[in-house]
Amino acid sequence: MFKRKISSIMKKKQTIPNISKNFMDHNHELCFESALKDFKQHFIEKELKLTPLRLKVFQLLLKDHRPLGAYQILDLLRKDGFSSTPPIAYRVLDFLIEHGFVHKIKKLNAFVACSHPGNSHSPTFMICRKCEKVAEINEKESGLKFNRETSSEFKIEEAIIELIGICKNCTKLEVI
Amino acid sequence: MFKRKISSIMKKKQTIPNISKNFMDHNHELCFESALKDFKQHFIEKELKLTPLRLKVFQLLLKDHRPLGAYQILDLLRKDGFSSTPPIAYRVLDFLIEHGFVHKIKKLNAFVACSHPGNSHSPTFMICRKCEKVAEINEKESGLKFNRETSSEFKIEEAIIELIGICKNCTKLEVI
DNA sequence: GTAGTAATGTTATAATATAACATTGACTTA
DNA sequence: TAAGTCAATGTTATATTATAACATTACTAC
Repeated sequence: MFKRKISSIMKKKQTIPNISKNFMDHNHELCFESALKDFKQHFIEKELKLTPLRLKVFQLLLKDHRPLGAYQILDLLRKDGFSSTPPIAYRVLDFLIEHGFVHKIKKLNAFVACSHPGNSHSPTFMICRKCEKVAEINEKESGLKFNRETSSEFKIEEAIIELIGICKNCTKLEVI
Repeated sequence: MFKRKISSIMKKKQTIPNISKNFMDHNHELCFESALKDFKQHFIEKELKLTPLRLKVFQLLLKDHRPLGAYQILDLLRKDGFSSTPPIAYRVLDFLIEHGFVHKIKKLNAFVACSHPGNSHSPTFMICRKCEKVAEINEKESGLKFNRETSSEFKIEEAIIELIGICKNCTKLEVI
């Protein structure tokens, strides 16, 4: 009983809620490396081919939780010596999206690295209009639920949910 | 008590739930005229200028609950003798969106007439991938709610919610 | 090594959207 | 009524986002 309490306190201390992590200062190097490791692991598990281009694009998207447009990605690819005509970017993005490594943010016509790769999910995005970062939250975290009536009227196969607003961090900065 | 029961039954009989109305057979002429009347009334109340172009575009969008792309609208305008270069459509659409008469469906890069004009709301759309019709539902109807935690982490200013799937009507047709 | 295939490269163009400036027309006000 | 103003519409050009179609490369399997 005592043990339990302690562990619960520890948990609270150590965890930045996943919901807001992307918006707050955090050890991004760790975050980056961990995501990259996950990414590679999924390629192995699913027997996909991890090419330099696919790796590069994913790394670009992992950089700072900000979505990148296809043409921004192309510019960055060019700088790194990759070929950089539109189909290059769109094809790699299509592949990464298809396998759940990347999502498209419709509001921005831009792309982000997935935070929960492997889960086939219907993610919700929070888009901060100030710092332009994006956080992905899953159904449980968002508390988003459709009621029964709706479900019986309409069979949902895919949900696009994008919340635009201001993140906690930018709110704090605004007050100062 | 008895009265209550009857009225509840009557209500059920007479009402096609608003959620699905757009997908089902319904008296669309009535639906169209009623929406148009509402539209005009709002122009009067808000002292907006109802020009032929604005009226025409709204009528086009009201036609059958199917979203129209900007360039489809331009084609239809051309047929009706209106000028039809892109800015014409986009400007009118911007105006109608700004005043809550029209919404943009991001999934389709297309536009629909608003079903609840006047309410400033954050609508949810159901998009049938089969018949391509769209229904708009409000927060109450969708039962969509965000949990507290999320709200404290992120101040939501705008929500894009688009559900893609199959409507009841198309499901019925599929079974047959 | 060659046939097959997935990935990438290349050229061209489609689809969606906006910037910038010109014209019109209705209303105002002197 | 003439001049001024302003919102709406018209026009030209171009930006931004995305895809089609075909060529080449490079790895795999036989």
